[in-house]
Amino acid sequence: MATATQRLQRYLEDELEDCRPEDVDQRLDELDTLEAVLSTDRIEGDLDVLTALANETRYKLVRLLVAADGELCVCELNAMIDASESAISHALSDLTDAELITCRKDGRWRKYRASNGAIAILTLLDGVFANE
Amino acid sequence: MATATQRLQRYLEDELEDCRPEDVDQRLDELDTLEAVLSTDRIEGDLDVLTALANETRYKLVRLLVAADGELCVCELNAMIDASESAISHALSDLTDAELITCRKDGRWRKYRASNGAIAILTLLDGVFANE
DNA sequence: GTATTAATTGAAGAGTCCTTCAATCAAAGA
DNA sequence: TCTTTGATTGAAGGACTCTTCAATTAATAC
Repeated sequence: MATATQRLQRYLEDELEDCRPEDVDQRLDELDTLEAVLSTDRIEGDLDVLTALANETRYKLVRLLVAADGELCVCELNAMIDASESAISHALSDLTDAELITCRKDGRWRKYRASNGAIAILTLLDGVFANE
Repeated sequence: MATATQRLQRYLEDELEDCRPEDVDQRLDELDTLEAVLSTDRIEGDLDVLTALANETRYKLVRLLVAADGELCVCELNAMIDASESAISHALSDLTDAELITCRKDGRWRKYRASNGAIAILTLLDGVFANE
């Protein structure tokens, strides 16, 4: 099997018409620049947010809190989502870690609210993937 | 243990000052309306997209294709991402299923491109969660 | 035709994740 | 203080996911 680099070299020679060695070098430089996009630590944060939302229970919790446009008590969320108290509590904890929701204590009740980031993402998903 | 409904009832009576039975009923109606948000099948589509992006290999592929602002050959992606040919191919397949990228055959090369939805989501993530 | 090459596919094991169960914490009331 | 209640937490097992390996497909070259 050819190595990835050899294959890439062949591809570039194949692709660049009237191909000079400099052309290949230039494209390799471009790919280096592109690869730099992956080096930021923003990736980790994005993956945390995406992973937190990529679960039915957690997604539904955020969806409800966004739709509520304000605080909801855990007992209200429990009444609307078909999952155990414990499962919902774990889910709320994960979402809080990902900064998609915030928590406020009020006596013996706990009230959650969607963060601006959560609102933005769900709104975008509604808009972009509405016709599928 | 109290049932979820009993707890909710107590919460509403506790929460609504000067509470009349009608007030509780009204809030229960509001929650019913809210719960309807979860009944759409948009949820399934959103979860597909989120699940597809919630993986390092797949996220990086999309990130590169968005940054490239055009087509990239599989061999170019292989050169930039530290994963096996097979792993990348599986990842590209999953992303295509989720409509986050599209594929075009060109001789024996295959070229992928980010969809508008993918561009929108990554752009949003950049903007909303930039300062974390 | 056969060989080579770019890339995909299916199966399987290792690893991860999610729910459940039990125990616990924290606030309010008796 | 002791009890009740709302909610969280940790451990554990079953379900799911991701990568790898081997085989295969599709296109070009010989």
